[in-house]
Amino acid sequence: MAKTIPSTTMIQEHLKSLGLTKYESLVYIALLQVDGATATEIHEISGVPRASVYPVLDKLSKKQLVNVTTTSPKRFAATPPDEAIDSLIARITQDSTAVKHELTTIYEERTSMNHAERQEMIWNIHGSENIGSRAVDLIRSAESSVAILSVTTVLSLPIQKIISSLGPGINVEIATAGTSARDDIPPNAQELKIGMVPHPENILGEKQPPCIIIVDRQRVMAFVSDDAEIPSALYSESPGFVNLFTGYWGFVKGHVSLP
Amino acid sequence: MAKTIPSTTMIQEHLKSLGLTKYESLVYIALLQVDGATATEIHEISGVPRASVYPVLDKLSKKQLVNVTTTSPKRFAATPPDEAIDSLIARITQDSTAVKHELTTIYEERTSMNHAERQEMIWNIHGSENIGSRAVDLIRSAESSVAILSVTTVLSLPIQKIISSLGPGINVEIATAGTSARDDIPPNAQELKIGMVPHPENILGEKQPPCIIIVDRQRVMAFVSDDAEIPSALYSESPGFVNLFTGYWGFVKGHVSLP
DNA sequence: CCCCTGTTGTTGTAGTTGTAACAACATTTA
DNA sequence: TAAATGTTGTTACAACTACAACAACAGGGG
Repeated sequence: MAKTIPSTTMIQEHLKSLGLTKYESLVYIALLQVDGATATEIHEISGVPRASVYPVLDKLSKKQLVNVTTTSPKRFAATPPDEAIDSLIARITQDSTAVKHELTTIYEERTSMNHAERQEMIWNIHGSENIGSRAVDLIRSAESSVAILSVTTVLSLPIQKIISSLGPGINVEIATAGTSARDDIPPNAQELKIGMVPHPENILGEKQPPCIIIVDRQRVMAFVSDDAEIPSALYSESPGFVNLFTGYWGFVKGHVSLP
Repeated sequence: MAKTIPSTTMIQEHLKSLGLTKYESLVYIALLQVDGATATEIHEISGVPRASVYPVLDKLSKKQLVNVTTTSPKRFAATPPDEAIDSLIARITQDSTAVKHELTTIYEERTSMNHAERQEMIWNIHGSENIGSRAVDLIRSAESSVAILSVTTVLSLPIQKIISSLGPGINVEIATAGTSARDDIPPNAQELKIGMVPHPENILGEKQPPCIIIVDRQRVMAFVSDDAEIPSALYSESPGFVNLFTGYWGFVKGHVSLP
C-alpha cells in the first residue's frame, strides 16, 4: 500500500544504521504520510501486523519519533523528520563521545609505553573508501614533507583539500606524467613533470599505474590494486620498506623535465 | 582477562549504538590494549572463541577499525579510537542526511494539503528528555509571543538558551513566584513576579508546581507530572485547550506585583 | 450483540554466539 | 627421514537472542 517515491527499502536500510528495526521504519514512514492515525490505521497503511504495531509504537515513542494522544482509541502522529532524525543522531553522537573518551583511556595507556614493534610491520588496507580515508589521515600527519607519485592517477578531492590545508613549512612534491594539463594539483604543491615514466609496472610487477605517498621520509603508503576486484594498498613505517620507496622517488626525480 | 578500567560492558553498550556487535566490541577493545596481535592472541585477550575471531576481524576491517598485515600469520592492529569512531559516525551521519531528505519529501507532500485534523488533538509526551527537547522546539517555533508560567520550576539551560536566541520582535513573558532571586530568566524576557500563586494545584488537580508554555497564543505545552514515576506533558493546538490556558494566563497576570 | 481496541502468548526466522572438527603448514622429536 | 606436535585459517553446525508474524482473548462502546 505504501507509496514508494524514494524507494522504501532504501530508506529502511538507512534507518537501520540509526538503530531502527524494519517495523519501526515502516510504521514511522506510514505515519509521515497520514497526519495522525490509530493503531489499526497504521497497520493498514504500513502492512505491519496489527499486534506488532503497539510495541513498535512504544519504542518509537521512547525515541521521540511519534506523539501519542490520551484519547481512546489512542492516536499517533509522526514528529517531523528533521526533528526526529536530529534527535536520533544526538543520542548517537552523545554515546560516541562518551565511548571515545573511554577507549582513548585504554589506548593512551599503552601507547605511552610501547613504541617499537609496530613500525616494522607492513599493513594493508582493503577497499577504496578505507584507502582514501587512510591516505587523508596520513597526509594530515605530515610534519616536514609530503611526496606523492601520481603519474596518471588523479588525486581525489579530499586529498587535494587536505594538502591545501597543510602549513607552509611542509614541502609538498607531486610527480606527474606531465604530458597533459592537470587541475588536481593544489597551489602549495610543487609539480614535478616526469617526461618519461620509468615503467613502474616492471618494478612492482603491476599493470595499473601506481600511486605512492611518502610522508616525512618515514611513512609510506602504496597502492597495489590487488589484481582482484577489490582495491588494496600497503602502509608501513618499516625503514627498509620506506628506503625502497624513497630510493625510487630519488630515481624518479632524476627524470624531471625542467621547464 | 581484559582490564576493565572504564567498565567493558558499558563500552559495549555504547558501541552497540554505533552498529557494533558484542564480539566486534570485545575484539576491538582487546586490540587497543596490545598494539598488533595474531588471531589466537586476540582470542586469548578478548575471550572471543578463536574461530569467531576471523569473521569478526573481517567486518572490523571493512569498517576501517583494524589494519591487517600480509605476513603469515596475519597480524592485526586497532586504528586509534578517535579516527575509528569518527569514521563510524561519518557513515552514520552520511546515511542520516540522505534519509532526512527522503523522509521530508514524503512529509512535505502531505503537510502541503492537510492542515485541519491535527490541531484538535491533545498530544502527550513521556519522559523528561522528550519533554525538554519538545519544549525547546516549541519555543523555537515562536513567531510573535512566548508566555511561560514557571512559578517554582527552574528553567533548564537549553530552554534559557533558545529563549535568548529569539528575535527582538517576539514578546517573552515569564511568570515566577517572585519571592526569591532567579538567575534563570534570560535578559530578553520580561519577568512577571506573582506575589501570590493562585493555587494551580486546585485547577489542574495536581500536587506538583505546574509549568505552562504558551506560544503565539496558539500552541500550549503543559507539564502534568503523571503521578506515576515517569514525567508527562500535554501539547495541543486545539483552540479550546489553548483558550483554557490563555485565560488562566490572563488571570495570573492580574496578580502581578508591580515594582 | 458485534465490532474494535489493546494485550498476551506462540511460532517462525535471521543474526549473533559458541563448539567442534579439519586441512595446510611449520616445528620439534625420535 | 619419519612421526609427533603445535599453530593457522577455514568450515560446519548447535545454542541462543531479537525480531517478525500470527492466533487468541479480555474489555468497551456502539
